[in-house]
Amino acid sequence: MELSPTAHVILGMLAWEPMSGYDVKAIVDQTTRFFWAVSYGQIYPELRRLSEAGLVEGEAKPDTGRRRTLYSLTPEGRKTLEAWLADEPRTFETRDEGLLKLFLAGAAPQTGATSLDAKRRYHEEKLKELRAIEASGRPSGFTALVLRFGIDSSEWTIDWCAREAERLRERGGRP
Amino acid sequence: MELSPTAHVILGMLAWEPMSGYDVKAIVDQTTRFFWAVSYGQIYPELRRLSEAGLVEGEAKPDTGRRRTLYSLTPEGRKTLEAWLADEPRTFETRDEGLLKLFLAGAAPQTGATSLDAKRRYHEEKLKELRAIEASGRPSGFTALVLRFGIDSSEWTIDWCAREAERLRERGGRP
DNA sequence: ATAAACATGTAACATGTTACATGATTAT
DNA sequence: ATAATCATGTAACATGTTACATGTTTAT
Repeated sequence: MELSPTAHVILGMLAWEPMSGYDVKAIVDQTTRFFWAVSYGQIYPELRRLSEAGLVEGEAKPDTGRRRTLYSLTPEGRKTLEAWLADEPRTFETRDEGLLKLFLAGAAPQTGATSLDAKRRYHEEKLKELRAIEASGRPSGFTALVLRFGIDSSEWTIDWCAREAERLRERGGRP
Repeated sequence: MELSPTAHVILGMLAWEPMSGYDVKAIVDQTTRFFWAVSYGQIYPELRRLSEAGLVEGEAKPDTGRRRTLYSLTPEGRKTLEAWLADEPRTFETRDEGLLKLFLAGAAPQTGATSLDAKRRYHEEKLKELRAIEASGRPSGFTALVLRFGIDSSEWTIDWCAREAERLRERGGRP
């Protein structure tokens, strides 16, 4: 059975500590969503599949009155996770509509600089969010390193966009 | 009718000059695929839809014996393209399995540095391709600017990965 | 009271990839 | 000859999002 990277996100988080599907989603939204988003529509069916495959184990653990299933990694699940970690990454994809508009800006040259501005602003917003996560003081170890990548690369991108937008405007908007 | 960014890729390239679906695919594979990939399975159905919507016009133009349809932008299509260019970009998505492995490396710490290495090598390969495109001398204007972004950001990423992999190894592989 | 957060789940939809089928022309 | 390229197209599959349904508990 071939497991998607998304399945491994779940295994990886369960390796930290047992948690519910709801918990996985909350962590994803604070962390991996910047480079690997996951929705409820994937998490719950995937937990069921992983459970049927014996890689995770669910235990009903109603904290209070509401129902709640805590999942944890089985030894099989841990082996699977470790093998995936040691394996070459396969997927690297980007969908950047701002870059696309810049690329096609020849049909309306004055939009080039504004697309660059929009891209810069987007990364400024993202940077703000990442700094807030950093300031919360929670990340450490590898998760902090990846957060560093997010912050450093956002800063680099903001600078690049600002610089090139300025150069573009100096030339009257034409590259 | 809501048009996807992928539909606008087609409009944008037809704004340069009339071309076939095959031509669009060839250009995408040399250029936008790094930030917006498009497959035949999207191009041909999309050309039909755009044609039915009156945004493009196809003309049978068998160059030689083989059948070939040259599409060109209608005035409606050009207006649509320009409106899209002036509008705020909406989509920015990344799927980076290497970063994901680094993020989850705590379960097998020695894999952290090798995931960083793999990410660096991936961007080195990409950089080589981008430099080859640049050396071909074809890109100019906005397309050259976007190519510059690809080259500059790849170089930055390669440096970041190399630096952090080294720092990681200095500490025995633990961040 | 009631809004927000906790918690699980599914169905409809949108998007995109891969592999295949078909056939002509050009380069080796 | 035959491989590569030109050229169009579709069907099956994979992946992922959104909106909705349902119900509990905690905070205001």
